[in-house]
Amino acid sequence: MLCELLDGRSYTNKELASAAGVTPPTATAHLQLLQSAGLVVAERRGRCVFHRLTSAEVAHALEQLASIAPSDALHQAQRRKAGALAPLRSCYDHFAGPLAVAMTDRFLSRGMLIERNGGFDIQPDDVWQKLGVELPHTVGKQPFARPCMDWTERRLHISGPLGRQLLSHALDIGWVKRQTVRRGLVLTMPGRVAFQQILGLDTHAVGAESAAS
Amino acid sequence: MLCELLDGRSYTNKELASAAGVTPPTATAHLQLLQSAGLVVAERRGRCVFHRLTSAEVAHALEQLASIAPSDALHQAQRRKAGALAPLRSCYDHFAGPLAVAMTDRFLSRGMLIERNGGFDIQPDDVWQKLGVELPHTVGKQPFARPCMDWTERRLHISGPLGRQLLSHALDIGWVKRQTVRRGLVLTMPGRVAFQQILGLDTHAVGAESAAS
DNA sequence: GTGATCGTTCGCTCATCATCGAAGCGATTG
DNA sequence: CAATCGCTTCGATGATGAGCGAACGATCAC
Repeated sequence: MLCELLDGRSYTNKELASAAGVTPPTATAHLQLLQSAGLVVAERRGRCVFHRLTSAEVAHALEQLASIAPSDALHQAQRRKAGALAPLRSCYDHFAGPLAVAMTDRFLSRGMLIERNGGFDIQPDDVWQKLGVELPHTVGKQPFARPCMDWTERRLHISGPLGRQLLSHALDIGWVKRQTVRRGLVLTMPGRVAFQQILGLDTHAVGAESAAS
Repeated sequence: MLCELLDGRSYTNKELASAAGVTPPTATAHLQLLQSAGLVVAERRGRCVFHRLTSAEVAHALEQLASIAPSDALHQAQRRKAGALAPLRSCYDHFAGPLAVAMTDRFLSRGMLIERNGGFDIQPDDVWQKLGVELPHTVGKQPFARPCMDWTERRLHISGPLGRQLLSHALDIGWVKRQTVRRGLVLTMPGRVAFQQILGLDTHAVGAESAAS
């Protein structure tokens, strides 16, 4: 269930039950456990109850666990999934995978972001607006952009409010679409053009309907 | 048991059994589980068997879990411990806590380390030798210095081979000593002098035999 | 060799908890 | 209002596995 929720979206009891291969009552019991442990939060909308991870910290901890988990038969299915969605995916609420790393590198080399003691300082630039990012008016206590270690790439990419804005804008405007496979994203043609024009990113290897097993 | 092992040291079956409040047979069974899960490794020396965490990755994942764990009664004891050892401690095999963060800042501001894409590039400097650090002769694939997020400070400090060398040298030369309380380190007078002279660090608030509960 | 210490194996017990079917509740649809 | 759908509660069951004491093997001290 937690792996299912790692994409940052909300799922209903029924969806999580079928994902875990159990009946709804069992899923209810388990989700109550997760909720009392503070790992997930539930939100009632109509007759449906949507569950999602509490915070990016929880997602991060899960990723850490996944990175040290042995590859026994139980996790084989999850691993296969993870392999299939390698090139471009979402990590909780922001981009992950090679494209996310490439974007981050580009921001850094252009001076739009500056690395400082494990955080990112954002610099004003009109490119941000093109990417749908609204710069913070006030300098809050929470960092606007935070680094997130990608455990397949072993490189940093952007999480925090900035990462959230980048992904949600890309989804809104249709640059990327959610794949049916969990956590997978597929780059659309407008998205390819946009990333090429705005950032000069070569997206030839990203988001193609992968045939790799 | 895992919390006990977080200081990077090896512990015997008996020690871990008493730390967990169970009998040796139970500890044996549990440690075999942890071993088959790849979390710990066992090493036989004489009639004793020493258990330690498999890697820094495991330690890191545990820290991540601790950072999202709710503070219910079960973990109260651990929390109290964590509170007591705040100023200076070890994280698996390297320094942690405010002093570690201050050291890292000093290395960065002096240009001895350069932050780059989530890693640290080390620069030649004769100060390294004074700190007991042997610079790597070949540029290996594994980064020599890696950042480690301290979940109490929420700042980066140094792990990896560099962090390991810094701590082991400081222990060897008597700059710091292991506290009886787990993971705690206490700064000795020579250590104070050394950090002041070599790095200009003010250590007035660090390592004093804390009276805080 | 003898005794002490440490760890493991064995067999057993007991509590816990995951799981399910059936029934109940609330919301939506017609 | 009636029917449907989704989620939860309830009660019962069954299996898992944590835990212990006792016995055994291995190592060290004298």
